[in-house]
Amino acid sequence: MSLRHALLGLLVERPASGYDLMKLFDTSLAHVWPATQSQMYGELNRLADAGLVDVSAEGPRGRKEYTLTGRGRQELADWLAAPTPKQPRRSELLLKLFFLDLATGDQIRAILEDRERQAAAEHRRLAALRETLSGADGPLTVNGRIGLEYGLRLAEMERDWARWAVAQIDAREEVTATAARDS
Amino acid sequence: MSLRHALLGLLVERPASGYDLMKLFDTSLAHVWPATQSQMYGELNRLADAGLVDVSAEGPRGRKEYTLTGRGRQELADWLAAPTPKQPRRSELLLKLFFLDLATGDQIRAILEDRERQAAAEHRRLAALRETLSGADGPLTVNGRIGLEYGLRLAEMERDWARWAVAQIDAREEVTATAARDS
DNA sequence: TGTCGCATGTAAACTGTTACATGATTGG
DNA sequence: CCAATCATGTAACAGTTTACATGCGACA
Repeated sequence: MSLRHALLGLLVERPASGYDLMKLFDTSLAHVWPATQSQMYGELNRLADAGLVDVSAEGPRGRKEYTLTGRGRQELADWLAAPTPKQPRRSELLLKLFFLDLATGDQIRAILEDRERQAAAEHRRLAALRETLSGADGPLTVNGRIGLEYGLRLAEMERDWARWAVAQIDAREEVTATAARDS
Repeated sequence: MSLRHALLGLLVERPASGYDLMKLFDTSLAHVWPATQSQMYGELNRLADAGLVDVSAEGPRGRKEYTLTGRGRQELADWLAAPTPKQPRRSELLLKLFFLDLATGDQIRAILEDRERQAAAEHRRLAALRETLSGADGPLTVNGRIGLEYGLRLAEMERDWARWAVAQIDAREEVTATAARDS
């Protein structure tokens, strides 16, 4: 139930409305914990019911501003201190690759090269982001850089792995072709 | 809806019962697409309703053996050929790290070192598995190795990243301590 | 006056997890 | 005959996605 903690975390800085939080998400947390609008409004109401946030103000258009309560702050601290359970990773890519002898070499190459492209693009995107941040300073940037570095290393690893895998497929195909020729 | 495709994929080799598939999962696919017993029995019934598998035999203890149909095979081929959508990755670890200025240095170190240990253990586990497989041959092993390599590289990357991140935290803390002493 | 952005919500469908329930068969 | 294994299922709950629904306020 980490959406809850993501929202509490964002409210530490300053009070905000659901709409504000939604936009904050899109420009910050979306990469590590995507969430939809529906989900957030629902969770904020549950958070208010549970007393972890207060509706501190109501503005025009039914705007409700939420403020973190002491109990909310405590909940957040507890969550940070608790061990992080390793979550199961489901990967449709690896699942497909598991059945890769059902596909043609070209199909497999297409799958892998697609991932290589995606990973390379992601790497470029994050590298650019790092440049943008390199000027700014302060604690938030240090934190941000650690997450960013994870993304960069992951993208790099996926890119290299996909290249390596394509080479493996090519090599296997060459062996098969040679065997066929010699028979 | 990839559990469906995982089951179809396993049925390519040979007909099997839900129970068989469950055990096959545990020893093969569980790492890339975990699923529970509940889920599998439900999905198999849905698969049969949809005509993608047939109940080809009924054995003792209510055992039902499922066989892939032509339509099932087609569905699997379509899935393999379709582009793999990049799935959003939620990472509780990175979410915590995003709020890392709310925690003490020791807490952060604990989080990161925990991950480092997990990643290192995973790496050792997979390296041992690779040794086991290195004797065997055949198409399945080649496929398996590609997925395995992904896991190895990921574990390695996470281990190194966690070490790097701890060093970053240490460095930051040293700066803070020095500043405090000098003030 | 119309459109864009602000602002919140509900409902349905799907996926996944946990726990419980039940019983047959095999092998020692 | 007892335990382990085979074998299938249901129910409740939690989390996510998609689509729909509604209306105010600012500004050109």
